[in-house]
Amino acid sequence: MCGAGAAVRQVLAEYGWGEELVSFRTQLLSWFRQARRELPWRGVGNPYATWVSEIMLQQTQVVTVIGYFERWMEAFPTVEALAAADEEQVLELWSGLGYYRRARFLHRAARQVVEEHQGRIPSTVKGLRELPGVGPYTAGAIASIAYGRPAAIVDGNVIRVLSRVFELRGDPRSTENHKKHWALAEALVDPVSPGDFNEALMELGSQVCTPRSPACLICPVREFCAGFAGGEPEALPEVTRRSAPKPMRAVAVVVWRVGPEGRELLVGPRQAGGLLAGLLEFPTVEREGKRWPGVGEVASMLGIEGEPVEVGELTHIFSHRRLQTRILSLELSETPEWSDPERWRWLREGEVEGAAISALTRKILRRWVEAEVLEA
DNA sequence: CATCCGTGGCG
DNA sequence: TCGCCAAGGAT
Repeated sequence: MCGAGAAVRQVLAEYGWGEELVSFRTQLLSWFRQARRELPWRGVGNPYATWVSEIMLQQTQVVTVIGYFERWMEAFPTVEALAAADEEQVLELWSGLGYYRRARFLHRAARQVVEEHQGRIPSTVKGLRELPGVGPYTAGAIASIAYGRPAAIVDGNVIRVLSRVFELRGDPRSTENHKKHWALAEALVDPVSPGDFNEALMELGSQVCTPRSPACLICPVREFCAGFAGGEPEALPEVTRRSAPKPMRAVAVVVWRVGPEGRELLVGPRQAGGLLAGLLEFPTVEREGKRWPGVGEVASMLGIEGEPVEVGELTHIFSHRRLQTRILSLELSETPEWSDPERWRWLREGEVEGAAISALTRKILRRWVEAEVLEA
């Protein structure tokens, strides 16, 4: 036998597994082949499509991704098309999906693939890892799903399934458990159908072995599950609580004017590097903590004067910030001398929804539209 | 290694 | 209302 086979048996032997491996693979695969959902990126035989879907699926649920994926593939059907696009167009397609750095990295990586690999997406984990935005999970996913390579994956679903099957205790993100999960995933992955096996593991985690109330009664691998045998599978994995989002306050001013084709709104790009970097937003002053910025700060930032009208207030939760925003409306009758003219530009009201904006800016826009409709 | 980075849904 | 979570990666 080969050395890899021996290493696999040794990893699993530590958990008392011998002949279980073959049955586990068979039962999981046979369950998946009848339970798998039809998804737009499944079975298309297109590594670029697999890659795009995997980036979109990072920390994002399948149902959310479907629409974004279809619009994306319509706009950028090939890696060459993506490489030729400009960044604002890319962000428009990503608008609302979150974690916008993913879109920039994907765009940058597409250009890298075209320039350095003649448009061919790498097929090995090592090659894939060279691409920005492709980490250990995504490299394994693309290599196995798109190219049939026997690469392992560990994502949130796999961590949950393996924590239960092997009754792994302690914080799954600790270095020790992280290594255990990867070693197990590598030992388990089916060498004949690695892509299906990996998708099956994730599908099981999302559809059966769910966080709160796992459906153990219909689980195809229940007989192998130490967590089920122990009686409290829902107590695994032992995740530590995340810290509460820190408070932030902001004042946003929807500055508008009436142009030849109707109302126009002032927008500009956010600062590079931080939260919602590079996305378009209404003129905003924000700060950490619970103290409100003064309205005067926004006016002085823009270099304009006027009497803004209070439109409303809303709360937006980011992954680690809880932002409360006061929304003001300010109509300009004539274009002033901007303090920073390069930064701002006018968009027709109907163009803003389709621009490269965040969900927060979309909320502000809708609140402002409601208020202006009521006033008119 | 801890923190940063979005969003929407669910109990 | 709130915490949790979802096909993570970069720094």
